[in-house]
Amino acid sequence: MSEGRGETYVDAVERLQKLGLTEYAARIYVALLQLGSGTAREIAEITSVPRTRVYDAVEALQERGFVDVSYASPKVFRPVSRETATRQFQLEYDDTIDELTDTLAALEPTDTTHEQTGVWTVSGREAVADRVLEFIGEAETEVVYMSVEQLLTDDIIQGLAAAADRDVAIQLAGISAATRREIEAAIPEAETFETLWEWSDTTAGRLVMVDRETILVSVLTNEESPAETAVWGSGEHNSLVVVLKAVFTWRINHADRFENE
Amino acid sequence: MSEGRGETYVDAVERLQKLGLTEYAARIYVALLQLGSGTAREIAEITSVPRTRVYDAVEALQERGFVDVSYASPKVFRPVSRETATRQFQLEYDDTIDELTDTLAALEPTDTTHEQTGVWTVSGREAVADRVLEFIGEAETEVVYMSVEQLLTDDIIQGLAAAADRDVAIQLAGISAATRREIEAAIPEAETFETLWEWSDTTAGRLVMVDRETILVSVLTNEESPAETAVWGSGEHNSLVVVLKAVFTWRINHADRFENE
DNA sequence: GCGTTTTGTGACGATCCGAGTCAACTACCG
DNA sequence: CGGTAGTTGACTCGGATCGTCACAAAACGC
Repeated sequence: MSEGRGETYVDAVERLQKLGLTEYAARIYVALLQLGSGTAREIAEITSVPRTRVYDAVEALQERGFVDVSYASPKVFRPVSRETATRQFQLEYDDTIDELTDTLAALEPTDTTHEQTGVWTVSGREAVADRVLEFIGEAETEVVYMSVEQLLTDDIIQGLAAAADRDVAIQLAGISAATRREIEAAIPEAETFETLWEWSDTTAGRLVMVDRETILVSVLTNEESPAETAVWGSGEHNSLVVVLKAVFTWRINHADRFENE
Repeated sequence: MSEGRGETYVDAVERLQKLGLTEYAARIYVALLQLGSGTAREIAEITSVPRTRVYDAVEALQERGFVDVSYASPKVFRPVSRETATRQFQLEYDDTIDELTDTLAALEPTDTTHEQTGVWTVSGREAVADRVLEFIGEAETEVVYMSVEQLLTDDIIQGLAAAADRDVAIQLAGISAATRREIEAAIPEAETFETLWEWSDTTAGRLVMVDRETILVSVLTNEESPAETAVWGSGEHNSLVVVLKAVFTWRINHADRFENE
């Protein structure tokens, strides 16, 4: 007999652990769902949790409201319904996140302007996208965006569209003729370029300039798992901005642009 | 100088820890929110995290997308906005809870009928209320509910009202004349009794009987923090049900009932 | 320049918690 | 009375986090 308890069993256990249950507790709860109810010995056999530890684990589950206990001899354990369990977690985390929002908001606010001197590094596709959206959201006059298509996600397009509605000039580069059509539908005001320049496909990421005073450049690092790493800077005299703006601006002025029909 | 960093600081740190950050990481992120940005030394002074450990902790934060780093000397760290951080958590937990719902649903379903032999124990006000609602939700012909008023919460009333709509007979006891009015408004079909008997106020909890085959009794244990503990049983021949049904039924038949006007 | 301070990195022991094992105590049954 | 099963508590182990230190590299003051 292999250890195999089926994909779903393992998945369920892992997810329950992510939500804060211990491994034993998670294994036992899932096993109980399948059993309907069971004694310590039955549980131990199925979950291969040491029988003598079933009691502690189940006690923890009971305290969190996931298991009922029948004080017979032997004790019998019964799980609450799946719906109850998930609702439990839902409530729990909604609460803590709400609390967190409140307490963080109550902290002394710092001025949000990033007239920073340094060059900042962000890693992780999500984190980079966040930063890009943040910048686009604060744009007042102009956004220049160039990236491989794979990074031109829906939320970016949405952000750009919102900016366009605020009368921010949008300049998009690196777009293939195919997707250009779609973009023009979503953001008719946008001006699209084929590409500002050819960058090596292997590490191509994005290049974003906002109001000519905030610039972000990213590459797709290829060490095993593909991740995105970006640097960004902000401010009239920020060194990264000064250097890249020069190149960037020159390119824009000399780029082949599509003519909107 | 006291260690005091203000209530909110401590609260925020605790909540971030609940959501999976280490203590160091949490302290540092909050401190950075207040600072706007800061070096390892500044952070160490404020948070009293050992300076040499700020680097590891911040690296972890960076990997999860909560902090940007400026690779100058000294390094400078910058937190993402509160909104970004909370959204991060929100997404994360919404995902895992969705996944959990799916995998739990995919598990072999067990018959939900609890024609059980044992007497089950539930502890915790929330858990008890859940069980009560579950039973009421499954009621087909009759629900008898008696409790101290403090335990007759809105969701219970709602559940009873829903049952009444399904043509389940509702019998409510232990209701003061005052709240009886409200109940009659919410559940006009309900029959209300003053009380089935006087129980000692100190430990009074609830008493629920559904379809004369599932019974739950609870007491409010008073060891320091007030908690609710209940036992329940189900099934025609369940011992708890057999015993209590006799008493219960007799009382109902002889109780002083209010006359609906 | 040159010595001092600051900054960054790595390593180390202490502590805590959960995982896993074991011995002992209790209750039931023949 | 002995055997079996149920239950509890104590113990070791391993990993993660906390807290401290030593040391090299870089920055700074004079």
